[in-house]
Order: sequence, then structure tokens, then C-alpha cells
Amino acid sequence: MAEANISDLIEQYLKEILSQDEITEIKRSEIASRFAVVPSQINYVINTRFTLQNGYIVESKRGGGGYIRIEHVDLVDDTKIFDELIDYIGDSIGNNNADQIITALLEDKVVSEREANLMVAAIDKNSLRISDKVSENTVRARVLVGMINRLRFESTNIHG
Amino acid sequence: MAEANISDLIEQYLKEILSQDEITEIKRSEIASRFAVVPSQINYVINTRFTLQNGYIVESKRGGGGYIRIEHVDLVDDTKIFDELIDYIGDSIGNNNADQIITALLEDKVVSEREANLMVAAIDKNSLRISDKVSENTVRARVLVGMINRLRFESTNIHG
DNA sequence: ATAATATTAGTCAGGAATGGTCAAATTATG
DNA sequence: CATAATTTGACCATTCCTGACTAATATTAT
Repeated sequence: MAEANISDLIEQYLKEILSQDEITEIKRSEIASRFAVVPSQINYVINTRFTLQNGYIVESKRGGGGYIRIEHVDLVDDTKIFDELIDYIGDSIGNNNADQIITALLEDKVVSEREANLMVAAIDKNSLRISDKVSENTVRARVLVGMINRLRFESTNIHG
Repeated sequence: MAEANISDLIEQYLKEILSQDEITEIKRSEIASRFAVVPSQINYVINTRFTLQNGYIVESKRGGGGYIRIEHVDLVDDTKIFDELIDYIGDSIGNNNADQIITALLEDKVVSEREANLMVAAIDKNSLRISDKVSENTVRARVLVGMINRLRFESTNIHG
């Protein structure tokens, strides 16, 4: 597809590196100049694409010999991360963030694609839309219908 | 006899593209100017003609390099059971009735046990509890945590 | 040791480029 | 005529990109 954003390209570049090693250390200024962007854009990419809900842990150090270390964590093996994930969700979460979490669960094979699709359908914003009139049973109907509609389609994507 | 309105023409145009590729990415403003309509009419066309029930999955992103992605997916062979269930559910359904529907899907082997458990967790009455100050994101957090906890409660392995 | 300087990375706010929502106005349909 | 579908526009939300300023750490000078 059309990955028009530089941020997307930087993301791809970093994930390419991480597909070979579970952990990598980069120099912010080096990546920035490689893609001809200001250094702070690297922070932007990391903050929007390499978060815990995406399955990454990031550490850094400033000063001479400074670095940014990105580690891909395996949700299956790390119960503690799992706890932190639920902790992160807390009392409130938006549709996009929730989708990211489910994507991370899928990529780490905690759930199958069919299961992930059901989860995405369950937390869809159209289903959970709340107005004055809605009752619990109204929302339940929408959530259930949303999940059933998801089942109407074959799983098309890869990831298996 | 139905005179083709602009929305119909836009629909045809998009479906023409989708007849060649299963998936396409458009720029809302580009399509809008091509047909000389306001951008939000593209949303109207998508919301009325490219729905899940019709076999389309739509995703979008805003901001620079934003897009609307439309994917056409194939219906599974036996769709009758879904229609009937959705018809039965209607606009409102209680926890027990919903559980029964999910059990029926499980017994018919439409869903696996893990999938059924996820669905049950999603429509749990504690998750969908609605009071005066709940927001959409509040309910979403409860639904998502409920499903994740269900996954932990079982084995966290897809093949387990 | 301590201070000064150099070398990193982090934060934040703003502007630009998208797409989304909602309801009023208009048009088509039965 | 009554209702549903379409069309429009004002306003909102999100994402990306930049740069000025800040913070932390290492190195060098005194």
C-alpha cells in the first residue's frame, strides 16, 4: 500500500532491524539524518509505534555515547508485561489504542486471527456508542451483532 | 426508474476499482473533487454502501498521508444462520439469551470454544454495565480487559 | 574534586494535512 | 403528502512534521 509518511518508513526500517534481533540500539541523530528529518521525529515514531501496547519496551540514555534501545517483548512468555498491559488499559481506552493492543496480541500469537477479529469487533466504536437512550441490553445487542457479522467472512489475512 | 444520483456513481466507481483488486486505498479529498462533491459525501457513500454486511471492511487514517482503505471480503457459504440470529437479537438482548446464542454457535461448530469464551466475556453484564457517568471508552476498557482476562484464565496459547 | 563544556536524547506546542461527525437543507420515492 | 435518501457545510479529531527549548550524561579543563 501507499506508505507515504516518512514516519511509516522509519517504522519499517526499525522493525526490519528488530526482525533479526529482539533488541536493538540506535543513535537518534543517525536515524534522523538517514531519513532527513529532525531528531525529535524519531521520538515521535517511537512514541506512536513502539509503545508497550505495541509490544515494545524502549530505554534510552543521553550524553556522550547515548542511545535509544528498543526491545520487542513476547507477550506469551511475559506475564508481567501482560499485567502492565491491563494496567495500561485502566478504566478507559480509545478504539485505536485498543486495536493496537489486539494487534500486538495477534502478532505474538496470543490469539488467532479469528479471535483477534472478534475482539476488534467487540470493542468497535459503533457498537459501544453511548447516548442517553442506550441500555446495557442495547449495547450488548450491538456488540453481539458486530461479532456475528465478523464471523460472516473468511479469515483472509496471513499471520498464521 | 432510479435516476443515478452522485452517490450511486461514486459507489460504482469504487466497486469498479475493487473488481480488479480486493483492496484499495483512496484519498477522500481526491474522490470528492473527482465527482465535485463535498468530502463528507464520500463518508456517506461508504457508510451506506460499503458496510460489513455487504462484505466490505473499511479502515482509515487522518493526517498527512491519510487514506481510506476499502477491502472486499468473501462471504462464507452458509450465511443463513447469521441472518436468523441477528434477526432474533434485534436491538436489545439480555445476558442469558446472548449466552444461549453463543452456545448455539459453539454447538454448531461455527466458533471454537476459545472464540465462544471470548464472545461470552465481551457481552458480560459487568463489562456492559451502564451508569450515568460511563463513557464509550470506559465500557471499551472493561470489555477488553474482560476478554484478555478470559484468555489468561485459559491457556494463553492458541493451540492449547 | 569541581566546574565548564560537549554530546547526546526528551518535551512540548504549533502549523499543516488529512479524514470524521452531525444536523440542516434538499431531493427522491411511495 | 409523508418518509426516506441524498447533499451540503460548519465544526471537530487525528496524524504528521518541525523547531525551540530543556534535561541528562560524558568528557575535559582547572
